[in-house]
Parts: sequence; structure tokens; C-alpha cells
Amino acid sequence: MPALLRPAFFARSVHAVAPDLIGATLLFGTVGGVIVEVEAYHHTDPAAHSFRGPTQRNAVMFGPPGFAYVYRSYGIHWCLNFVCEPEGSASAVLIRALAPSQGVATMRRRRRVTNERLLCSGPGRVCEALGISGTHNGLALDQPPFQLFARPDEAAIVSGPRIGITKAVELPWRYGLKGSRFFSKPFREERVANGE
DNA sequence: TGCCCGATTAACT
DNA sequence: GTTAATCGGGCAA
Repeated sequence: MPALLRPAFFARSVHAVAPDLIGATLLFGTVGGVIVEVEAYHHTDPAAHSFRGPTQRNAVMFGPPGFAYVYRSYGIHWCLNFVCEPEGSASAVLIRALAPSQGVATMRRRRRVTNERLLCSGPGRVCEALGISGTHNGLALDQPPFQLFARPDEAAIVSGPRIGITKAVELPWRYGLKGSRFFSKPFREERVANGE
């Protein structure tokens, strides 16, 4: 059994944590899968919610690492982030896609799709499949219903520009598991980003 | 208070 | 390829 991710895992730079989450397993209650796509957001980054300082919405980002920041996107969807770094630096990793592994039938029912590739391929889809909403904002990632397991082996990781933002568009802070078929969007080049 | 826009998705042409 | 849906956050007045 792979190691459970402890709070210390998140008490590092978001740029170290984000690629290390690729290949980790995220369970929420009885459902979940392998994390195959994430994006890094740091408070010095104009695209980050925390860039303009603390507000009611982003308060969790300014708290200690190892907690879930959940926000509503476009008035419709929910998006899940993991807060990183020492308290106050206000950085987080957006969970963008999973390869479904646990509770697939339940996730299919929630998402009303039969195509497994579309179950958890996008930040809004991940939250709908897992049953995550604003009520889960601020929950600890090392406590139920969350269960996070480190990836068992080395992983080939690709990187590229982030999706759906208009500021700092060029920064290659999106990471993926090389060759996965569950990306929300393909990586332009599946360039291995390990060791950077 | 009013206005603009967004870390999206699905359903279109 | 384009666009509607839908609403809270953030900022200007």
C-alpha cells in the first residue's frame, strides 16, 4: 500500500508539490482515482485568486497547507485545490483530472455519462463525480472523507501552459501524467518535465 | 448599487 | 469551430 500523504507533503513550494501529485491517488468517500492533471497557482501569480490578497472566498488559501480550497467557477461548477507551502504564502494546486479507479458506477450516476474518459476530465467534472461542493471548503486533506496516497513509483511527467486563464498565460505550470487518456485537454507536446 | 468577468462545461453549427 | 448557461467576487462610483 502506498504511503498516505501527510501535511508535510504540502508544506513545500507549489512548484514542487504540483508535479509530485501526478500519479497520486485521490479518494473522496468511496470514489476517486489517480491524479493525472494539475495546475500550480502562487500568490505572486496574476492568475491566482490569492494575487490581490485575502478575501472571504480565498481565505483558506492563506491558511496552513494540507487543506482543500473549493470555489465556484462560472456560477455553475465547483473546483478543488490543495493548499501548499507554509501558512500565509497562499498557493494551491488545482486538481484538473483523474483516471477513475474507485466507485466508477457512483461517479457515472452523478455525472450522467457513460464514457469513462469524460467522468473526471476537467476540474468541474472532478468535483461533480466526487460529490465535492462549497460545503467541503477548508477540509483537511489527511482526514476523511479525503484519502490521498503517494504515487507508488517514478512517473513520466509532462508540462505546458495552463488552461482557461487570461493572465500569465505563458507560464508552463500545468502538469500531466505522460500518455494519459484522461486529460481535460491534450498537452501540445508530451515533453517530459521531470528533474526540472 | 451596478457592472464586468471568470482556474468551465455542454450543446450547438 | 462558436456560444449560452449562470452567479458570486471584485472593483468603481
